Amino acid sequence: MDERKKKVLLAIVKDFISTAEPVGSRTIARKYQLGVSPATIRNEMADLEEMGYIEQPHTSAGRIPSDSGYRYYVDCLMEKQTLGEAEKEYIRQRFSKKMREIQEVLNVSAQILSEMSNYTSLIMGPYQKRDRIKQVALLPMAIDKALLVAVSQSNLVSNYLLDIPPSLTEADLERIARVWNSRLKGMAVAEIGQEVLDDIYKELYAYRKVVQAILELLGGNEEQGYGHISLSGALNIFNQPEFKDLDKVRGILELLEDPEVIKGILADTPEEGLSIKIGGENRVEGINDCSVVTATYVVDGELMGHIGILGPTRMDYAKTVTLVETMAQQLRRVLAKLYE
Amino acid sequence: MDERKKKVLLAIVKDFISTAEPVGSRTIARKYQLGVSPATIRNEMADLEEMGYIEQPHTSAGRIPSDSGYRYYVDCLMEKQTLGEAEKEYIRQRFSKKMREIQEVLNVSAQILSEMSNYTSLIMGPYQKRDRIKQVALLPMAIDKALLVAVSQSNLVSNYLLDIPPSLTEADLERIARVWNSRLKGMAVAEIGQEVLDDIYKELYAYRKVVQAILELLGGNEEQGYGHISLSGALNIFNQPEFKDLDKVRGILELLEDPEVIKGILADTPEEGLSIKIGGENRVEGINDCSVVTATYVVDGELMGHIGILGPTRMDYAKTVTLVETMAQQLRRVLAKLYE
DNA sequence: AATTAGCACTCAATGGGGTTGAGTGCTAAC
DNA sequence: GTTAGCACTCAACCCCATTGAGTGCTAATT
Repeated sequence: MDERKKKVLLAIVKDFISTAEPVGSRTIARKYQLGVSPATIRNEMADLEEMGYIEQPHTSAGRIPSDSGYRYYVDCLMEKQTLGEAEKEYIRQRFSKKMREIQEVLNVSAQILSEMSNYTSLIMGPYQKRDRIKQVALLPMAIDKALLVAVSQSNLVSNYLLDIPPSLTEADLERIARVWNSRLKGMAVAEIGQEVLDDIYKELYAYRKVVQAILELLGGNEEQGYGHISLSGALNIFNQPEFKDLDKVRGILELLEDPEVIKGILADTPEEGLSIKIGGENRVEGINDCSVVTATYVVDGELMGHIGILGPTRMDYAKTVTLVETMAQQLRRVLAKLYE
Repeated sequence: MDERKKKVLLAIVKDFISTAEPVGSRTIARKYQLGVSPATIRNEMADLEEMGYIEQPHTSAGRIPSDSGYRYYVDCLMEKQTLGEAEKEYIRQRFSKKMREIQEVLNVSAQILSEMSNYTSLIMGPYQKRDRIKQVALLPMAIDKALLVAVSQSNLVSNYLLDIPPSLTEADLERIARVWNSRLKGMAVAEIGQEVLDDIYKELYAYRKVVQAILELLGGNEEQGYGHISLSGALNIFNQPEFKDLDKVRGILELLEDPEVIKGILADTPEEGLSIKIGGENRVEGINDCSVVTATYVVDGELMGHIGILGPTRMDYAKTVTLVETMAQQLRRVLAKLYE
């Protein structure tokens, strides 16, 4: 992979990203000054094709990058980009509105992402198990039902209907909540150790079962463990020329309706930080002609959720990566403030 | 409008609804035994066209019903239909799952509607102002913030962050909630009269402002006054041959993303009961080649929300009407049970 | 040995032209 | 009033020639 091959590949990727048309040797020679003739470029392209970085839709067409071509571009050729002042200002302005709950913050973030990228944005979180619980309350609802209200540090309020023994009085409920709050205030469910739990069980021996039920509800079962999902700009796929086919669009939109799929797309990798999945690298079936750029966001050093942008493999990776990184940072900042 | 014209119009509407192809005189003579020749039918069709009930996409094509054609069909020609036993069973089965909150009921209902109709279903409600409030609680959150938790008769739990004077203690909050509950339990916000309010103000004179704030939050401002929206089967428009155009599909899907639009579609008419809007009869711009069948659902004699089905003007009105009516009834039944 | 000009070749896309077939309106006969 | 007959219309389809962008190969040039 000599220097000139890199330049040719870079030219092909860049050109295809911006035009969506297969790019030919003449175009490269003309638009990107490599100082060589189209014939030479053709030779290079033949090599690149053999190496698997580019491919031809049909014999008499130009070349388009393959998944590995994009991968090489992303790993070795892409120049980092920074947001322009206007764009930064736009984000700042969108975040300037006072937001009380994390949910609102995430929804706005998803909107910003999709608007600025022109692709589809996905945000998942916060992970309940890791979200610190500020306060818990138990309200009597019926003779054998209570309402469990939990306020997390992110000001996310969750409600659960709780089955209780009919013998429990309002005072009992209050007592349970009081003890819970005094022992566990500010702890995430994931952090609750057996020790402190035993302590509570001792104090609330008669209500063991109720405490257990609360713990279970707050911990969330695995199915809903990924928290809420914000999705924005799903209809942006209509902008992409590669999705001018009704069935393709439909396929993607149907996938995006399923939270499990979103979860799969965003949490494909367990690692923290930025991740780029190109085309077939995605494990989720049906988005193999899409790329996904994801990142994680963190509060208090705890992984709180994932954000991501889904677009065609022909996406503007440089810009998208910058956007996702910036937004992950912004989220860290805004959420930290929200958490006081 | 003699008997035979009606028969011809009926044949055209029925045929077009099921085939989506313009229907010609020969087809009618063959498929629908009117005992006359195509030529005669052509004459009748010429009349019907003059009367505005049918139109020709182009000279050498058959006829398709116009909006007024559908209107006449719906008003005068359509035979009422009842659901088959299998379909009833399906609904029963879907509703048999235990559901705790109205939200869940409405979501399931929307799914049933869209699945059985193959169109898009919309459900709006419950109207908070009309939903009776079972219980209210105030939890201290910060020095100048409290969490207002309201449980409605439909078991819908709403949370609001409330600004309070820093001087208020936890005991104060409890007292406010206690007084509120004792006076207003089981009342909808819309029902609260000045008299009982004055009563409360007297008792809680020091906390007037807080009580007022609570009232405002619960009443909801006009913007959010329509409650929650459940939407299902939006992607069903991809099934319709008249929407094989990307831009059309996109247009509709974009509209459906806007809750204000949904509100406009569903609450176009103030009347209760069934309503059918055909094509251009819709006041909402952009759905003028769609028809909407809506109905209202009622709990305790109070209008609680709207349900509706959105499909192409070429929709199966007989079936859709039956579905919407049935679902409105079922909702009444299921919700009444939920409300105990 | 690398580069390039030249050339034959491929193939999607475009557009014209003929054919088909479903459907109509009109007229004259029944 | 109904119908058969007929000329006419027009979208849809297929066929085919043309175009043009692009390639690979080869031989000449540097």
